[in-house]
Amino acid sequence: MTPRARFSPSPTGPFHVGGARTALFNWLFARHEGGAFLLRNEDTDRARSSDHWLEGILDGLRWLGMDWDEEIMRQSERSEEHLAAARQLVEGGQAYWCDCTREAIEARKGPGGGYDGFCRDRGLGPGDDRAIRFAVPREGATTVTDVLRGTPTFENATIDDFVIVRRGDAPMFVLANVVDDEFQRITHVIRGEEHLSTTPKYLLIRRALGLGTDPAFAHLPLIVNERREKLSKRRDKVQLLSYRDEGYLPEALRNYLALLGWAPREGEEIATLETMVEQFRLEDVSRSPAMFDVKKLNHFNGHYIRELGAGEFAAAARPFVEPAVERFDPELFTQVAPLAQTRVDRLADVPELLGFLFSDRVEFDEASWEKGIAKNEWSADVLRDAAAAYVEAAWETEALKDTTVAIGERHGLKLGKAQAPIRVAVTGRTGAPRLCGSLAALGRETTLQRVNGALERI
RNA sequence: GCCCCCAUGGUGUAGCGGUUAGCACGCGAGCCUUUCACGCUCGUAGGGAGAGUUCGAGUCUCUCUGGGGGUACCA
Repeated sequence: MTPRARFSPSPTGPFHVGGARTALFNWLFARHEGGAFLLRNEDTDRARSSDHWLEGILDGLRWLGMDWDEEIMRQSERSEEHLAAARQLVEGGQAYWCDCTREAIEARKGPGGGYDGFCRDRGLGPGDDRAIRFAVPREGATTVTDVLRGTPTFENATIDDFVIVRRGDAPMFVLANVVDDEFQRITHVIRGEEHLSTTPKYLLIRRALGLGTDPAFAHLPLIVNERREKLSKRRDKVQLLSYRDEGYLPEALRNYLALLGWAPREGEEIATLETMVEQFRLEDVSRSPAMFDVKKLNHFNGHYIRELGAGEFAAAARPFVEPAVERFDPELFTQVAPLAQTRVDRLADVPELLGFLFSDRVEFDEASWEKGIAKNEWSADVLRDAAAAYVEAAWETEALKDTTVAIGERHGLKLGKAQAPIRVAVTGRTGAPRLCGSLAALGRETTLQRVNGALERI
């Protein structure tokens, strides 16, 4: 039987990096096994779900390079099937109608307690203000067979009778899950560890429904923050597409995400999609929570940025630079983009680096001004000298270098030192692309303007 | 409270009873260098605690401790 995995997000918010990782592992598994990767839109929470969020999820999947098989299943269109299953359970005495309110339950059991089975034997029929609960066997235990975690076993007595259909004929998550996994003939349920403790409920429903062979489960380790808590949308930066907006490359993010709980068998962490597909095995996935480490992500992104061809890099960076500068010049940008390629980890950092070439004035970074100009009493002399020498100099990188070396020699300075005040005068900062190439790109007129401007500022 | 999961340097991991505990990120130093980067080299730091099994344990068992997840008429 060919394996069939699924990613089943609920479209109730921006696509989450944790969801992306789950999708990726499902996808890698399916592709490695030559199986199917299916998508299911779990929109049973009608109040919170929207197609807008679904679009974001699909966008994110495509961006990361994942494709899917067959048509996307929309869970809300299958409520008839879910309700039929619930009806079957009620008829079989494995589920029952319940009219208890939250308040009534708390009044009986005190706050925080679970459901007490009050309605189990009351023989209630259907009603608009009634829900259907699953009658969990009072005896026995339910064992989950998990590829990663062995056989966690849950005493049935510790599981409360849970709701499978809400008031108003709205099927709940576990029920819909069981019915739809069966319908889609899912063989492998690969999802986050937060679902492990609801899995016995899933299994209990399957048994009660008389379904055949259970799917295999793999509960992936959670992705946590620096405080070791599950990534939360309130505290942590979890929106997948916000990474795209900051200039992370999909191959970098995808590679990094794959490493959260998994490592290629042989050595290299930097791996192509093909390699990952080839090497991915579910049983190699780690069990312990993994922290989302932006520093490492940045390193990966920098690596992939450097792997781009010059033209590719310019094309990728352009959308970040164009809107961020005063007057964008596409030709000039193509010419100078390589100056930035080894200097950034994120494309969104390019404008800060090259902005001086596309602006009418220099924005001085004060720390740079201090270090490059104010601190050294000879700065003014060098700048005056430069202002004179650059009037006559041939305007081309190599010639400019010779000219600048000569300026330094006249003041007893090596190029490395002599260029510092000039760099700050022209770019506003101390760490920047190579000076002479930058001057060549900037042009004689602007260069002179800025050198003189700095002289006035001293 | 109850249930379940997890535990190798700061972080992500390799190891599957015998290794000087490997790799990557980070951090530090050096080299390279037109500053800053990139790149390269070296360094830094580790199996939560305690019992047991064994000739031998990060690897197997148990207890404890710590962390996390779940416990909704959310998914």
